[in-house]
Amino acid sequence: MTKELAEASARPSRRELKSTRREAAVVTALDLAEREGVSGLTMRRLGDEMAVDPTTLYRLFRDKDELLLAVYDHVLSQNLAAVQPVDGEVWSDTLRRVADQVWRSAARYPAVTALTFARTTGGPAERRMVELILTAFARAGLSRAEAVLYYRAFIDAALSVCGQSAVFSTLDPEVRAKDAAAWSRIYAQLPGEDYPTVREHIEDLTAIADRAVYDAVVEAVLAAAERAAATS
Amino acid sequence: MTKELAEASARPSRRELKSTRREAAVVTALDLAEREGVSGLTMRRLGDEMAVDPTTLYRLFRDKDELLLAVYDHVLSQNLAAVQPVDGEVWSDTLRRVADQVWRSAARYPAVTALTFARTTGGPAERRMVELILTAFARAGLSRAEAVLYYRAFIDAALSVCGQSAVFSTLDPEVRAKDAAAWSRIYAQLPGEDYPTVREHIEDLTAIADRAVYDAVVEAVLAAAERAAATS
DNA sequence: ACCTGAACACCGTTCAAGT
DNA sequence: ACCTGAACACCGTTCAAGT
Repeated sequence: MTKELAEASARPSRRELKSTRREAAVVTALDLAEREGVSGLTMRRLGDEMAVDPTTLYRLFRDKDELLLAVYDHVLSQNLAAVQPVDGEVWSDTLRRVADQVWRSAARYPAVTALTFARTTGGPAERRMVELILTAFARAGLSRAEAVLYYRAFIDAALSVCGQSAVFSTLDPEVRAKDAAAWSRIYAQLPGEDYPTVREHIEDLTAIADRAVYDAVVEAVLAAAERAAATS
Repeated sequence: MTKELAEASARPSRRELKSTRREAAVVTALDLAEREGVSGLTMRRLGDEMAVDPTTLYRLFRDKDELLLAVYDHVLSQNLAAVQPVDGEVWSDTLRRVADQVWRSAARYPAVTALTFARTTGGPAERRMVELILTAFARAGLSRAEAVLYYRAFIDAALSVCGQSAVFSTLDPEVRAKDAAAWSRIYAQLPGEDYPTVREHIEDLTAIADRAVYDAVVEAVLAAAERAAATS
């Protein structure tokens, strides 16, 4: 790869070379994490995967956390590309597309989502995304303080709920199965005298889809913003 | 401790002894995790703390995950005790007290919250809590499917947002400081031409409190449930 | 100038050996 | 019947030594 680059353009600078190798490490790390799970993403295995000594990676990234944030920013840039604003679109529809993309991204990259959903990168993709979402709320006709409040309610709720799903889906298979089985194994067997309401709702409790719950949360926040805009 | 117990009641059975020692391990583990952070809770250090060989803990718990769930259920039982229903209380006020308790618990036990917020224990405290919350939504006058939908929206949003805060607050201090500084260091410096909306809202963005965001999400879900009840 | 490999200080977990 | 300690197969990270 170094060779092709050198032929394509003028001799790449040291900085360009380093950033190319960083990008390669980021792509490999993302693939490794999603293929092998959260515990499969280790510096040693990433080194193996790239046919390089693990300690060489410390020349590219200060530590594993910096690598992780770089992977997260890579994912965010994909998300940003997928939600480019549409001319004349209603503000809330823009946000619905954002929420949908956050969900898709978490479903596609559960391991990296689980590792990073509570983080702030401050990177270029994240900055553009903040501007895009905040602009949508500003278009709704909210005051500055309200726009910020609902922006945060929206993005915190979306990232958190998707993060929770991602954390759950990256548990060890047996552990995940045990947790998931609690609803059919434990809750479905609870005596009606002690747990009358669970008993009455057990069919819906076991049938409901995570995506429907996520949509309900997102719509609740959008509706709250809409009402705030109407009364201000 | 074994001695006192033996004196207090008739000789405790093997099972009682084991459950007493489990409870002691759970309390020590909770204390250790919150004192030393997520990475401080290891079987070796818990063994040290209890003056017992680490491998002895494997007689009390199948593995570290089972210990963790036991600690989580211990926390849940405290939460349950703190939100006992009040006679004649409006359904939404019960849920506000639950949401407040979830927040307090996450603030008090961030490490354990970060480790368990996406889990289902199926334990006694969790079952009572499910019944309590679901009953509140049923009292709102929702259909069965709606009650379940908003029950899930409420508890998923509450646990997720508190979990996100907990994960963030258990990061290494330097890493946390770096993430937190992004708002003042990066976002406050963005040029107004490229990021006009961030620029316009930067004061509110840096000033807003996490608790206000959490309350906005909770109130949005409660209002959505209220409207659904009114139209059904 | 860059990479390697040994080493350090840890993990969770198993199991033969002790009392 | 219970506990211990050695051991296994790992981690992230540092740093002297090589090329």
